[in-house]
Amino acid sequence: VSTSSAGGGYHHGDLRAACLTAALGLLEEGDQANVSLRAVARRAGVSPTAPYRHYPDKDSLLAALATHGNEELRECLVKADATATPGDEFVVLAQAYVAYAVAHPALFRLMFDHACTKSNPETAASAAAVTEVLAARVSEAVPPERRQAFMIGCWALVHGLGSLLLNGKLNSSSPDEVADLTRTVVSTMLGSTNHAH
Amino acid sequence: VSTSSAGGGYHHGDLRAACLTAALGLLEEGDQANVSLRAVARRAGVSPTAPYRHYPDKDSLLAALATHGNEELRECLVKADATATPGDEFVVLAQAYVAYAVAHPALFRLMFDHACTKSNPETAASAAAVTEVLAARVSEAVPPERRQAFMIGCWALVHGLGSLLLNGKLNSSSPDEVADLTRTVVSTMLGSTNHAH
DNA sequence: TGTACATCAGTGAACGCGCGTTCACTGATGTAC
DNA sequence: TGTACATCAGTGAACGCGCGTTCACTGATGTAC
Repeated sequence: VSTSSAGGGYHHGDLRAACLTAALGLLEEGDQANVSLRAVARRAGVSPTAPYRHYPDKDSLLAALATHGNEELRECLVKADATATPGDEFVVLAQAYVAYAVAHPALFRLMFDHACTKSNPETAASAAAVTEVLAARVSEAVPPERRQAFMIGCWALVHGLGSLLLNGKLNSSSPDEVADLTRTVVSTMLGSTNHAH
Repeated sequence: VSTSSAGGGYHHGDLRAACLTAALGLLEEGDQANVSLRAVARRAGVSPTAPYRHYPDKDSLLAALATHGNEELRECLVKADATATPGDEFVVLAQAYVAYAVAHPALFRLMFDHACTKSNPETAASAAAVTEVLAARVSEAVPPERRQAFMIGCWALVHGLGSLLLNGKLNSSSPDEVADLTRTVVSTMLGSTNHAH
């Protein structure tokens, strides 16, 4: 029962990873409805039923996709966090979060919307790991009694900003505009005092 | 070319409205994938193609659904706004917005996610009318140079809070818990000074 | 080093499904005279 | 008041589609001896 999906050169290469790649491509090109097991197989150059050797059903593939997205988003946040300068942390984290949402709209929706996301434990764990990056900074900056509310508020703010942007509810097209808007909005909402201490 | 959909008693009643009602029911019971023209017709007790007498295609039905939701949400906001006491406005508006999202998850997603929402002018107008309720309060409370950022921030905050809640990312089940959480989070994020003047 | 065999990744035909949409129709309503 | 007719809401058969999933299979890989 090996769970390794990397490396290899099986029969026809690493089909498990190829399915993920194919599904990500379909997701970036359209929406979630664009991702069918048959389309994934087609794009991976394989028969319609080959993916069943690696995923028990369609929801498993989607869950794997969401897990991948959560891990990628977490990495973005960690990287951004590492480059933050004092006083900058929340803006930088927010920019990373929003940038990811805008760059991968369909995947972002899948990560947060889809039912399989909640039922799959691995996916749920990867989702929890995302918020921990933010929670760590909040713990540093906010006194214990306000931590929970502040944490949820920050998350809601960036999540909402990302959602509104990727659904075209705000006028910001380029990544730079998105980053500027995020900085302005987050600064305004958090105030100059940053709610710290 | 009468656009009236109310009143009546046609051949078999007001099928236009019946389709909307049926579609809303399907939406509340499941997700957007649950709404097919055929299912709508079935639930309205009518042949599979009867809805085509009232909607040129499926997207038109969905757009009408989204328009309905936007109008309903706007009414909730206006009503909440009218009951607000001084200093309370943003919390009360936020509670109304979040409560609507949580009460109508699938419709809320449709209103903000779906592509037909943007291409249909009537739907787009009804969506714009929603934010105007919030914008009016922001204009009263915030100096001009911070209005836009504050407006977007508030919207993102409540939209994000609603999204996270309806996707089960936060632990709040009952309407009361949702209202309390919303109050706490919004108060924390806006601070005690309310950013006014 | 060479043969026999188990494993299991990938195949391809087939299933039943519900979908959106078209088309020619039917039959009730309401108007013109 | 009564008949002829236009309108048009609703019908039902039919289309072609892609889907998720099953099943018995095939054929390459890798191990045991």
